Amino acid sequence: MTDSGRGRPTMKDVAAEAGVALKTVSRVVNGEAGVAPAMAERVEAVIERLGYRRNESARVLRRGRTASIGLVIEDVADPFYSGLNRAVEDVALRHGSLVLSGSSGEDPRRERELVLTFCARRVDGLIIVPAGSDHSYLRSELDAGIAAVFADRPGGLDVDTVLCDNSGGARAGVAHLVGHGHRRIAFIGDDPSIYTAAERLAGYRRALGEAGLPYDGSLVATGPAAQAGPVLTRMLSGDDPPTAVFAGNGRITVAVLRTGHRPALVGFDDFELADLLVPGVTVVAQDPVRLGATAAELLFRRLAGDRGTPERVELPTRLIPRGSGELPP
Amino acid sequence: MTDSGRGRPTMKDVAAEAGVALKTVSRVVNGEAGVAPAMAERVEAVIERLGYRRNESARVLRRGRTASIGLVIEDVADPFYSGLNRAVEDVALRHGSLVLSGSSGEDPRRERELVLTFCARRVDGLIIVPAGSDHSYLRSELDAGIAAVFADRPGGLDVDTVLCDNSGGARAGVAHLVGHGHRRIAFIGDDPSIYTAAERLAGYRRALGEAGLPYDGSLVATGPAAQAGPVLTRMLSGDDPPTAVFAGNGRITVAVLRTGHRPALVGFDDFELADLLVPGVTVVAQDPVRLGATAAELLFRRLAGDRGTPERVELPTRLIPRGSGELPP
DNA sequence: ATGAAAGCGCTAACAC
DNA sequence: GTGTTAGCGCTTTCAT
Repeated sequence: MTDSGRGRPTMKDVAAEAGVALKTVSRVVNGEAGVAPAMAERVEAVIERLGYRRNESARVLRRGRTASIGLVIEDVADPFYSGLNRAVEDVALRHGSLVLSGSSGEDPRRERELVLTFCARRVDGLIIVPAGSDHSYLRSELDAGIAAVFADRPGGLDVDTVLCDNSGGARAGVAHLVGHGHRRIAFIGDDPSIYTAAERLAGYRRALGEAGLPYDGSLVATGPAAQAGPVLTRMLSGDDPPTAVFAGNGRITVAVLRTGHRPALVGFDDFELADLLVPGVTVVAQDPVRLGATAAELLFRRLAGDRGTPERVELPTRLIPRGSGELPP
Repeated sequence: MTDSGRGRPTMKDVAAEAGVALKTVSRVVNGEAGVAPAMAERVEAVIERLGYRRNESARVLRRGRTASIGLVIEDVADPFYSGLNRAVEDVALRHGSLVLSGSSGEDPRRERELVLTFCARRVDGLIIVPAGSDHSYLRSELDAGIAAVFADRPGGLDVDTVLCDNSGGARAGVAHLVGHGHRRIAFIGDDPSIYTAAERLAGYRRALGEAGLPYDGSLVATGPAAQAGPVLTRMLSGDDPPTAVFAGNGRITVAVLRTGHRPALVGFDDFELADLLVPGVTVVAQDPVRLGATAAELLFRRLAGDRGTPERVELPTRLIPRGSGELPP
């Protein structure tokens, strides 16, 4: 070995071993033109023999671009977000970029920490599913030239944003229940401090209004999915109970199913096996893959130099009738 | 602004603006001892005002350690692997490390490419779910001081490895069916070129042997999950059809369920809602979170300097009876 | 076609 | 306590 001491061989080591200048090795490694084939071959042989691998940190330090992007989602283990993650990864791969991903756990402080960590690693851009609404901490990063895209929810900054049609989807879901004769429809959803939850609740109210049905606060419950079961049980044991339930997200839909009660049900978010339950679970489906892919494409367009005004894309949702939403009152 | 030209402010900029030496800024940024409180405060104010953020690439270049690890799994969107991913992330967070993750898609070439990309970024260590069995390309990386752990399957190198008890789990699952009176038990699994699939098939054969049942090749089918449904239908329409099925992985279990046939069924891998189907689906459960956490802990032990001989950990599986495995012949 | 020198932003080692 | 210097491994610029 010709390693200068410990650790990995460097371009310098390769150059010395091959008896050429460091710059020639650099040219070979980067596939730059202007190297005689014989020379290139000799250098490549040494690279192979020494197990040389370019030090990306040094390269980044010099060039300024890292060919990596940061992705902040709520939880990499959640099927919705892991689908989004995969889509982002695929688009990044096509653009020769790597993805750093992290879970914010719906905690704005953790989100901020992750984003700043990514920025310290000089990612070229960020895709963020905002946990909070205050993104002033991002200002200076944007000024420094980092591109950012918000996905799934709007953030507190005017940058490219990709959303799903939450209120429209909820409205369609509730209207579906109305169409099947229901007049007492419960809404069980996330805390409305979360954007998507608030939008879905708004869609619920709108559908009621359009059907000429009164809004009854005793039929509306918001909070963590863990409480959805007990809440439903309580509602059903009251007088004038609901005959149908609109569940504000996938976890709540499952929680409702676990209670064993079988009111008519439409859930926001599709999930695997929804079609295999009896009856099948009618859902309003989002498309996490398209969400991720769209956000990534938008980001790479910025990285390619697009300086147009920030875009706001809204993706449609799709009602999938499977049985549970078609039960009579 | 005192930025030296374009882009982000550097320590030099902060030092100039604060009227101190660069090293003092470095001390403040890194929380090193030996800085007068008043001085630290002044520097921090400038940092805040300029939006200074340490350049991690430069730091890495100088220090040699990146405080990041690479994770190569089959698919970040698969629930099994995304659970593993999350567990790795959590352990890494506790160790102040970041996770680079990528999907190999079961392609050895892509695995190699990902690993080498991670190495070029000088990750401190790697957790790999091997797609192939030839890991000679990793040799030089290990020699260079990068630590590696194989998870879920053994790789072609003697490094720390965390596996699940695949054959024992399959054996227990098949024995369960035998215990409920079945004598004609089909095995539908992945291609045996995949380690876990081969192990599970071995467990199946062992259980048959222990029950004194003959091995019947016409009851065994291996291949992609997409073919599991048609294969089962064919088996069931033959003469002397199986009365029970052991499904070799989660996707195949679901494929079997989708056929509408309802033989007695035990599946390898737990999945959400398995308990809500009718009958509930009896499974042999692995623990992806524990798998990921164990692999990560092993890796960080190495990074902390452990030079002991490579460990091989086998995690237990758990049979969860829910109804489908208890159906009579 | 090849090479020499400068310097990216930071930390380590050593003054003062 | 604070500052100076050297250099991590690479790309850039400019020479030859």
